Amino acid sequence: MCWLVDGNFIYFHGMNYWLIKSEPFKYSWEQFVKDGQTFWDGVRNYAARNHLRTMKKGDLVFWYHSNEGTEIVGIAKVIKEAYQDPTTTEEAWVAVDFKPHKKLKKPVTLVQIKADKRLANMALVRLGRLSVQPVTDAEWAIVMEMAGEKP
DNA sequence: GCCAACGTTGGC
DNA sequence: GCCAACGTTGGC
Repeated sequence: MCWLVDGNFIYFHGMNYWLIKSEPFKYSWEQFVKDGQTFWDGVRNYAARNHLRTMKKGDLVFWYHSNEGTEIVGIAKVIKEAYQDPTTTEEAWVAVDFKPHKKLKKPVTLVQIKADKRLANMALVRLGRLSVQPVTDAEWAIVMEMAGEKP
């Protein structure tokens, strides 16, 4: 999120960035592309849930393969904001819908991310177990650069 | 398959 | 409200 202050004007700019983890052997990027869209459900962790709730339509989300691959492979886009998780009747939990936005030219590995001092504070490094996490504008730009993507 | 990190649960 | 025990995630 970014608030721009310009003279007498304060206006809201742009979108939030996120990262979600998917175990490719359960649900891979390739399968996601094949499906055309997916709903992200089954999250049972409050921190992750709070991030899902904050997501807005149009936000971009790094798709990270955990366990196997351990790399960011693509970008998803939020197409439906948080709603009751259909896999439970407990009201605490939500689901969010994504569609594939684009595959990264070059996947960015966890090893590369850990090796870059500028990314030392990234949640992916600091909070290893968090499955839905925010990505700052700066972190997003650095990862995109590593992926060989134009800003 | 091991284990560190961390979230959750439950006894007190 | 503390903290030990336990379960889960995820890197290696």
